[in-house]
Amino acid sequence: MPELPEVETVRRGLEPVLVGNSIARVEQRRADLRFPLPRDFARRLAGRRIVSLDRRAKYLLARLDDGEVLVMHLGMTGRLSIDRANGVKLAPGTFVHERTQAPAHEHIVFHLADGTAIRYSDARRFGSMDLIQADALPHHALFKGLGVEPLRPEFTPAWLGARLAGKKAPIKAALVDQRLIAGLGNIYACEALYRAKLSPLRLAGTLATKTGKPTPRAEVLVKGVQAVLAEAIKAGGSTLRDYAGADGELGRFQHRFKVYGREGKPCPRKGCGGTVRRIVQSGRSTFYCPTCQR
DNA sequence: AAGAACTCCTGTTGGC
DNA sequence: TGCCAACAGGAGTTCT
Repeated sequence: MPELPEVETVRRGLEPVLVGNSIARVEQRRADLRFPLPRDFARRLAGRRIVSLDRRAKYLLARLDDGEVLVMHLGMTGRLSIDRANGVKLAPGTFVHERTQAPAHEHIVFHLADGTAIRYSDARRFGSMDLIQADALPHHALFKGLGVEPLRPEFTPAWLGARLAGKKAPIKAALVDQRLIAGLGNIYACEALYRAKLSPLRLAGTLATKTGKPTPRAEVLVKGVQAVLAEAIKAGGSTLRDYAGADGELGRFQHRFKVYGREGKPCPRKGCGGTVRRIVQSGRSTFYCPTCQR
């Protein structure tokens, strides 16, 4: 499911509900997601107050008042939704009871002190959660190898050029490599390359000189990545099938895809006249226009 | 060492 | 309508 814009949209939806609130109780319905959940997961979370909710790459980081961080990754189909009617008194005489029958893929429920529930469901179970000491986070295996945040000022043509110099992998593969750029996935990599008029097949090293100086094309690509991510966040992400924001609202950016999922359709670029093509790179679909992307 | 293939898992879709 | 293969937003592990 979620690439950077979707995770950021979920973060923004959850932040006002979580931060300052406390976790009263956690329902944990299985021992693992993609990986085993940490030992005593529910017990360690009970009673903790959430200090902040951040995002790094495609991870959500809930900092807790005991110095631990709840690290969450949504994988492909992970979804966090806010249930405001969870066992809360709505009006005098009304009371909504907790569900007795859990939906098939709802694996974890965080019951907050104010009665709200945050429900985690994940059909494919490629998501993960862990509890990590805050001061150990930067050295943790999940984080120490992560690349630059593409919406931070550190992501510049110079930075990109230095990292791509000499690379033989296709630029598409480099863009989705989390060790280089943290948070880009298949959709936005395709869309960014389209904006930059760059072929996904082009070798990454051709965007820099041997010494790592960025070429003008690298500059355009940085702009393309930044623009597509910023616009997608503004549109609340992209919904293909599973994704929804924390409040349940669907993304809108899928209506603005230029190439992703548009095989056989005409290239939307004025005067191009090409046809969008689908190829497979490293086992993933890549969509691009062979006429204007060189 | 880098790059690509394989793997985890379930649900949906499209072709016959 | 049914059946089956292909494919899906990720990424760690294993190959070459």
